[in-house]
Amino acid sequence: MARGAASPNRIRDAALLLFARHGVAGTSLQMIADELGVTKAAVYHHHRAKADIVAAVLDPAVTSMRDIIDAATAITDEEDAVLHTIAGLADQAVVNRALYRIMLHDPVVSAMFSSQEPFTSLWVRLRQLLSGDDSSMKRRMSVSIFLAGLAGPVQDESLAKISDDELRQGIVHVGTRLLLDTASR
Amino acid sequence: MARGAASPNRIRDAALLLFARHGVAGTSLQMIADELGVTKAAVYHHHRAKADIVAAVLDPAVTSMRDIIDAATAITDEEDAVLHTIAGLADQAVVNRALYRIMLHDPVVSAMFSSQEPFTSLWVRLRQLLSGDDSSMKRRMSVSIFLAGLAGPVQDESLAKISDDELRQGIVHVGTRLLLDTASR
DNA sequence: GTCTATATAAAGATAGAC
DNA sequence: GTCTATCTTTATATAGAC
Repeated sequence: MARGAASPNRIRDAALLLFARHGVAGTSLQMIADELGVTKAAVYHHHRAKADIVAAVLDPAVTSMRDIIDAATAITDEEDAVLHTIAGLADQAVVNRALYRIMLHDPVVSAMFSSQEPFTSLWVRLRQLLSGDDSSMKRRMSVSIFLAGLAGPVQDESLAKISDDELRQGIVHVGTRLLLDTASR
Repeated sequence: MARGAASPNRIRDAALLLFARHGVAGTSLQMIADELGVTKAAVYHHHRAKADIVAAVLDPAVTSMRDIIDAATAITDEEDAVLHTIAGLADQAVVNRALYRIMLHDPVVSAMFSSQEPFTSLWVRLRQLLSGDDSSMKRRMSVSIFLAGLAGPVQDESLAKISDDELRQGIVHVGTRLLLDTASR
């Protein structure tokens, strides 16, 4: 790796890769610096703390999720809104596989999502959207399993080489069966 | 916490609790010792390394999963085998919520499951069982989403107080819809 | 913008007394 | 079976030279 490589963008990319592979808590600043071929101090020049790097890595996911939720909220037909949400999540999971992996699968990130704004609000809105008008326990469990399940295909080694189209279609297929098929409600 | 509390069982229980809350990498031996009211050295008397504690915590999950898989493998009717597997996973997830949470949601444990025996074999057999005779990409994705999705209800704060029965029934409901309903295959 | 060097704290792990 | 004390390594983070 060439020297002079610690731009904010490259730090974010390297951190994303390592977070996905070793988890946030299992990734040190030294590992990030080594991945870029620079020293820890060079990394600190761009981010004043590790939490800053985590936030920078997560930022695109938050933005895209807010976009999905905002667009779906504007849809009046409830089933259309659910379908749009599922499709949006599928699109984003395809584009940002590693990011979705850490977002859905890392204890540090999970703790942030369940305790810190703006993550908490996003998650609440997302669950509400996917629940539609059905607040039954069974429905809430389906939503919970679907959302957690998104981590599966972007994590399984056995599915690592799945194509973008297959990944997207698989997610939409499962989401539709779980949250839209009228026979199930 | 009383002194003299570092029996292997109590260490395992304390570690399980902390692993579920902070992740394996985010839990130090000091935290485990503090939880029990003893020193790190007392913990080391029972487990020669942190990896030993992780293995001890995971052991019941491995045992129960092997039992589920062995029993299901002995069932000749394929749909019955899938149903038995789903029901077995649901039963175990209910009884061992925290354990299933770390098993399905921790990067350290995930790395073990995808690289170390006997975890690797168990996981392969489980996926095969749930796939039945269908090796299509869509089926493999459904299996993957269902298995990862098990982490949802045992992790969501919003579902923390769900009853055992509701949890079990919800998992079986989703598993059945995803992996058994003939209309979907 | 990156470096060397360092401060400080905490990690995993061990030795040996009680 | 638990303790105090210690070792070694690594972590996050900072200071200051180039």
